[in-house]
Amino acid sequence: MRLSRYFLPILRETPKEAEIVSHRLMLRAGMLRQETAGIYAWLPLGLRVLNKINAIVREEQNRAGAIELLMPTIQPADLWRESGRYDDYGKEMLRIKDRHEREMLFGPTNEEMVTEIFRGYVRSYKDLPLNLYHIQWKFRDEVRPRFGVMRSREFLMKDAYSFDIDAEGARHSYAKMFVAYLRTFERMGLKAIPMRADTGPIGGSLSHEFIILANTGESEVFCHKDFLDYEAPPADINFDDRAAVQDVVDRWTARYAATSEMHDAPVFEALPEAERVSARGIEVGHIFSFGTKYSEPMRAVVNGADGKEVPVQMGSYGIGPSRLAAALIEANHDEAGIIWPRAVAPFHVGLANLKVGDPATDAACEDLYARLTKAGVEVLYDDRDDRPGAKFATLDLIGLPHQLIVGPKGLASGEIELKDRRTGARESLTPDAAFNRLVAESA
RNA sequence: CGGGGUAUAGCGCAGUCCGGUAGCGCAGUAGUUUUGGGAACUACAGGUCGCAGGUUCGAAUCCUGCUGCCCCGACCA
Repeated sequence: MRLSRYFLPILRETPKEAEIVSHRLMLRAGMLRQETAGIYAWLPLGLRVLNKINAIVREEQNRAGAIELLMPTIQPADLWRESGRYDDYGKEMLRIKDRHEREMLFGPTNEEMVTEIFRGYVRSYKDLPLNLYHIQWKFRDEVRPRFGVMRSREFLMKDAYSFDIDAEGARHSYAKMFVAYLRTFERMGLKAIPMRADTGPIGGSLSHEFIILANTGESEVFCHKDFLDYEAPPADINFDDRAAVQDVVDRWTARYAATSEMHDAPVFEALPEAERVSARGIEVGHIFSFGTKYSEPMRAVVNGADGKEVPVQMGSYGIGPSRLAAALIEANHDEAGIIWPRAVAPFHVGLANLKVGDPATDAACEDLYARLTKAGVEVLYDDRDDRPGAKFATLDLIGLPHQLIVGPKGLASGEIELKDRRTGARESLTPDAAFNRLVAESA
């Protein structure tokens, strides 16, 4: 992408409404625009990040056997009356009426709807297990939205719903999502720790929140330090192998880890002090197993092998990609701006032409831009007639992992500069060497 | 929902106490000189001073009501 033809509205000063670093940087880097309290437009750079996050989430959901569909944002109130949640959900649910005065709502979650879809088609235990998910906008009318997209009213959520014939199957479905979540967050370069959690209005008995540690996190968390060294399971784990999948869950739940709501201070303090970690965290995922809470009242039943009709065992599994975008920045930034982990970076490389109009630099940049793009490396080419300092500042701010700096000085001796955004390390090398390096890394 | 703050050009702000017809920096446009860490100069353009009502010869400024947004707290993916 040529910056001269892109839409990247960088702000030099921070809008005063932004308090926390991710919100400030997202506004300054031209990723977001607030339209009203808790509701944001995603500008092109922000959307690229969101799409990268979604792609990883999707790959790992698919790998774990979940199947993608897409449910609507607007739902009929009657569906929620069946589960009893229409009244329970309270003011957080945005209620609307259509032209026929029918009561509708903007979905804050989709248990009712997915259960309605399920019961319309599935009759036999032979069709189970089943896990359906979608990535769709949700609306929860928060009393006090804040921190940009970290706590917005409209937000993107990946929500998966599992259906099983019995409790043992449901446990396996839960374990599969547990493993998929560990992998998903690790691929984004985040250390997410599963913590026993309260089930809230979703209900159920078994629940874990996935928390990443960050100073600006909203919740206070406590865990064993061993978690910091745990590694996520490999991509080739066999999700159908119940024992293998359960082993991962057992390992990751053996040590103490809890949010403040579930914190058991005496147990935690019984640990040697050197093994305790108390920190702040950001919740980036939440999984629930809630049995027949919805299937029973909504009559989502199947025939078992014994010919008897039973309500299905369900679970739901959520990740907030829009919140993740902010959480990633909270975990990856410095004074100059964002530092994207490669997997979610909006572009891989920023190519800075330090002297637009100079035949040698123009030619070198055009050549690199064309070759890298053709090789599948995502390049943002700053071809604007601007001063070098401004270009450096912009590239640092938007945080692409690599900066390729092409100027007349270096070119005079046949070299350009490759800068690593995270370490700040710069290296002079030939354009061909830089090309090979970047292509090798994206392979 | 309780408490606090704030609203003036795209962004950041001054002007409000003490009423006299709106200003600064950045960004924008044109030109000149510049060009390896957010350039300089000159010129230009950009405002129903959040909204409604009131007081006054005259309101960004005083009064009344309303609204938006932000922060702290309680609550939540």
